[in-house]
Amino acid sequence: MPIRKPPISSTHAATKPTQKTIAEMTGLAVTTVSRALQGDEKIAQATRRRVRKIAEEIGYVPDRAAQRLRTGKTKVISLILDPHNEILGFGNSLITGVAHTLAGTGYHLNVTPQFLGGDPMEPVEYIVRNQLADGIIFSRTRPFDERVRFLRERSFPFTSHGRTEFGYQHAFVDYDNEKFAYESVLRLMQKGRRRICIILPPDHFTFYQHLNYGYMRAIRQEGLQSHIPEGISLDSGMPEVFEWARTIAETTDAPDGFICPGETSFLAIANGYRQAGKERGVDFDAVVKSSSQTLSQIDPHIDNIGEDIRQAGILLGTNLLKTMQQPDGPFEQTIQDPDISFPSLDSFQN
Amino acid sequence: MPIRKPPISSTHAATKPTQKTIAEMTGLAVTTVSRALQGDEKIAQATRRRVRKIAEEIGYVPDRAAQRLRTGKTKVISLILDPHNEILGFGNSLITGVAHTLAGTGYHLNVTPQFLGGDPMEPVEYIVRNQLADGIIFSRTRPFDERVRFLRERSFPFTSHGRTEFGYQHAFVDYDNEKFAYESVLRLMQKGRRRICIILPPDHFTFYQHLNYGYMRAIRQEGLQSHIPEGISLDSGMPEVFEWARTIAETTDAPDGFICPGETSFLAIANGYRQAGKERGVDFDAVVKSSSQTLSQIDPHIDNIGEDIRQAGILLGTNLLKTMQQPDGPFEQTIQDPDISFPSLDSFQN
DNA sequence: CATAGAACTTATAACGTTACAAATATTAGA
DNA sequence: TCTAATATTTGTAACGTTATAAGTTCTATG
Repeated sequence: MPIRKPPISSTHAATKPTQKTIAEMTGLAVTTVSRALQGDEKIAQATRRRVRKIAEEIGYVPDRAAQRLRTGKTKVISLILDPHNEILGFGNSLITGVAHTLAGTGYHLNVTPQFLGGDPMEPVEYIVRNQLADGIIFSRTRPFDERVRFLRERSFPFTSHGRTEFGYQHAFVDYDNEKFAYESVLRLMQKGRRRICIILPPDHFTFYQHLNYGYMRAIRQEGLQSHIPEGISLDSGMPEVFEWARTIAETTDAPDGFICPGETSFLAIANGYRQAGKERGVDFDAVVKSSSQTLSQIDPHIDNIGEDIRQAGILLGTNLLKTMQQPDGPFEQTIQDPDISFPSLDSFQN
Repeated sequence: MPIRKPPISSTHAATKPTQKTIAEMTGLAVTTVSRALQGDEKIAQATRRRVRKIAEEIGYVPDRAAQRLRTGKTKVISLILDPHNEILGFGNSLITGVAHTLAGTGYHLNVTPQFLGGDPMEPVEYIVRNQLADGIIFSRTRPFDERVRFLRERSFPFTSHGRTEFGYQHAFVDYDNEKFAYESVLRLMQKGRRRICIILPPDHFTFYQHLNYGYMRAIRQEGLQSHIPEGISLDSGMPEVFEWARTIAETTDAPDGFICPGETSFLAIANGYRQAGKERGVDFDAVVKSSSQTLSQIDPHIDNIGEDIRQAGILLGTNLLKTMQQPDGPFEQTIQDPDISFPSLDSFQN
């Protein structure tokens, strides 16, 4: 009677293969297998190939928990995402960019939510405390950002989206908001607008400063009057902005040009003005900062100045990896130029 | 000369405290400490308290890598988020809901990005392969969803947002899209609309079926003619929808009512019609499905039917936890009712 | 006072990996 | 052929935790 072998191609595979499995199959020691998989030059080329081949065949996947326990490295990069970032694919573009950089490096990307209205320190402390990652990327940076201080004190690698005004250095990627605001004013002037209003972020963010500087520089240079709404910011809810716009639209010196560094503000304002009987392209124009061309494509009156968020993600990833590789090296700092000729949609694909 | 003690409040804390540290401080064995921390009844109440107190004091945090290596449990729930979900805080609401459920359970939430145009199986396989989580939540479910099959075959706990049409059961949370579509038609009719058009998702999603059924049921019942645009779906890019709307607006039998189960479609259509000189509230009306009241608040002509995404997150989390606790128990299945009186914004806070 | 049982604590081993030091095999040179 | 150097492989221990089984101490009872 023939001996019946247990089924091989079972999806209920007996046990997950480990380095030990490979060691037994090859007759090598576990240590050798480990080093072969790491590509250690001290292991014979032939052995390395053999081990890798078998590992591939049996579907070996290193146990991350064990690796982490032994090395202390999580091989994870945490991207902290703020809900304010979520409109029209900001989050996804950023993720895509970072993931693109991380692909093939052995690092996993882990997105950590930052809750609406939550303390920005919370996710950072949580990650550091529980050793959830080897490096952190966060956005919405403040001039004296607590997270920067906290991470620097612990020599925890990070890269921020946005600068700080600390005396010391750290890796960051930022968009040239100063230039964006400056250029926006000029563009609106070219369209004959003179009462140009800018929607600014809450003033505790660094990019508030930059937008403000750029705006004011252009306003003064051109001899205009500044219009900065009080009580309204980029983070205001759309209904709030809508109400404000509707009200102001009916005043005699209502703004006829808007600089919107965010898409939602524009939508709210456009609706508010419209409610008051004012049409875009006729009674007012706007420049919108966006990571996609979407809005400008569905409305010819929208003037879009691009911020390449995917590229920002790539840069954030790159800068962070460099920082982690050479903890004592220089900090990578990159400033993105506002782009008028926006990259084609294809480049947004994964 | 007084002896100078080393600074205590140093952030460069010597070494991370472990159970061993606590064991040494209390004179107990590591095993006892471990079990005390787990709240094992076999450990004297007094001991448990003492251990917990010291753990607290020295800021002990269990090493997740070690726990995971030993127990095989990651204590992580993975939420796979699709970029199509991203408009106006869908993702954040879902995350908030799941996080709310998970708080205090010892489970961490890990958001995994699903790349635009990427294979839906990829993140699932990745998570299972690398043992990145103990349970998975995903959305955009299909009638015969590969992910469902894959996870079921491996008895990997999951809950889907959306139903399948498999013969076997699994945990899910779904929105009653059939009812939404049906009700939407009736509402538009009440406003005197007769040429009612619905924007459907790509037909490989389950909720395509439900929306279609609900829509057709109402259309037939009321003796209307159906308008389902070809080549246009909920996932079409806004510019594409815009162009379509602009074109169709100029035809003689242009739709005068739109059912938009997504906000972007509405924005694109409204702009397209407007470009053709047609005004909402006058020449057409629309019902939008949204997880926030935002759009309806900035435009009185928008009729909003709510989908409580945060609640969906809570339910998804709850159902998943139940599934994990009793692998052989019944599968939790929940269907959310379309809500007209939408929860106040406060409930969206973290 | 002995003893069974309860109450509580502990030693040992293991999860899968890798750093380190040590051992063995191979090769080149004398 | 022997030796020294080089190339390659291996054994041991450890990362921090927990399951198991085995201990110890205490208490109540006859």
